[in-house]
Amino acid sequence: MPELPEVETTRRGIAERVAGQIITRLVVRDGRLRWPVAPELKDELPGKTIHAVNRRAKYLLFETESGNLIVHLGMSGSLRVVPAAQSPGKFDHVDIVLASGECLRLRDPRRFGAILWTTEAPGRHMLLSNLGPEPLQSEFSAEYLYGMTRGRRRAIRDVLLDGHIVAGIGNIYANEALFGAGIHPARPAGRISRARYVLLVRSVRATLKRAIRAGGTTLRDFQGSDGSPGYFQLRLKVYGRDRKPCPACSRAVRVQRLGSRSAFYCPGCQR
DNA sequence: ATGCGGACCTGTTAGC
DNA sequence: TGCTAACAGGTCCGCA
Repeated sequence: MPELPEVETTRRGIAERVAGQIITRLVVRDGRLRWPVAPELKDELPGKTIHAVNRRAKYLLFETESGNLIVHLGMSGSLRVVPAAQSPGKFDHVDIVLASGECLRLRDPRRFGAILWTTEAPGRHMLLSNLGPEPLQSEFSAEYLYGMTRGRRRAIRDVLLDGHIVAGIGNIYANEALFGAGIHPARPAGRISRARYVLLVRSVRATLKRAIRAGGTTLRDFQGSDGSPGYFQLRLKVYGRDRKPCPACSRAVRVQRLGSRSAFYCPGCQR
């Protein structure tokens, strides 16, 4: 579920409320996430102070004095700050209880999320070490994308989804960014010009920034750290809008199976 | 090396 | 109205 804007929305909502807080205990009601929650974490975490909440790709990094807690929300996860005494719902699998009496509560119906601990620099962790650049930073450029895709036949939509090429973009924002750049999602990445990559990089950045400003996209169940939904779904131009009019030319938006996931595009605006 | 499909798991929705 | 199948925001892994 959550792509970069939703994870960033969560980070911003949480950061001030947990920074400087001491972790008093970890409550694991169901540790069967993508990887089982390590039992040692219950002994490891108490007493540590959360100094900052950072983000890399779709990972949240809770920085402490002696390591980082890495949290991924998977497809259906959300993280909220609630009173520790509040009774948990069916899918509220883990609580990180804080000295303030509040806790960070992870809800994750599909259990594709993860909670991991690392004492090395987070960038060196297996899951993070091979990630591509952050799309909102300058390393992600038209020149970079152009260079990465020479000779590649993969669909550009799949390139944008590949976290090893660029981090944090999921299916919603890949589709939206391609619409903004006028590029067909199935177009082979190696057959896109420098000039069009300039448009694409600009569109990726604008799309992500707008989504962050709107608090992310809530299609089904995404909720921010205070339980409120995002509003970017109201601004989606093609994603989820099969057969609805294109906002630019009013031709019907189409959906096509690309790999195992849907690609939405306007047949008039995107080539 | 590249790229594709399968796997993980469960709730919601579309269709018969 | 009820059952079933398809689908969903992610991403690692193994195979061709």
